[in-house]
Amino acid sequence: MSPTADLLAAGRCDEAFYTRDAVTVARALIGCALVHGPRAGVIVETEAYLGPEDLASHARFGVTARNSVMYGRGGFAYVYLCYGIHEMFNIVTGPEGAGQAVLVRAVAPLVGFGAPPADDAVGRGPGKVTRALAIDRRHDRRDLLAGDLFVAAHADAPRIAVGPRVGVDYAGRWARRRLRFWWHGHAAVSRTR
DNA sequence: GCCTGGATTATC
DNA sequence: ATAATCCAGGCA
Repeated sequence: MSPTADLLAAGRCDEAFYTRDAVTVARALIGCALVHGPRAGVIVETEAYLGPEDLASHARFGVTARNSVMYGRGGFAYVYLCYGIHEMFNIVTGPEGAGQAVLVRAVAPLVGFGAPPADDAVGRGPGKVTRALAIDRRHDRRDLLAGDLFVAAHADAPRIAVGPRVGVDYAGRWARRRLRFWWHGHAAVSRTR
């Protein structure tokens, strides 16, 4: 039997979870539940964005109107529109001023999906995460420590695979850093390497 | 103000 | 391989 959203709420991650560095949080998130209201998915893929020096990160511009939440304390959502089409869900990490975040790139259906998970052979990636969980820019800057959008402990730490982040080839040497993490062998991961 | 180019995805 | 679609950030 699958857990209910109420049950998951009991395991809500706290401030100490999010105020660690982005790599630690990105790894720790794999296997956790991402809950939004009646729906939840198991996080199976993440990417760490390290701060202003990370040329693949929105934080590279310094504090701007869009990204300022990244420079706050960990535990808040950063949601933005990419390519004019897709909403990207990120979780701010680290202490105030760090400018770090973790992008959630893939979840596997857990609760609140009426039909059995539609054939997910196609349609992968971070844009699908927000679609599946009905997350959009209205959730930008939402506090994950309170309210109906949060992360909760769920599965024991699975075997984690590591590789370069996706779609950041413009970032030079930062594009080659192995800052993408995924549940090894999980079918819902957007790509295997 | 104008211009460039995306932390993407579905389809050709 | 490429269209879709829009807005942030840089520069004038």
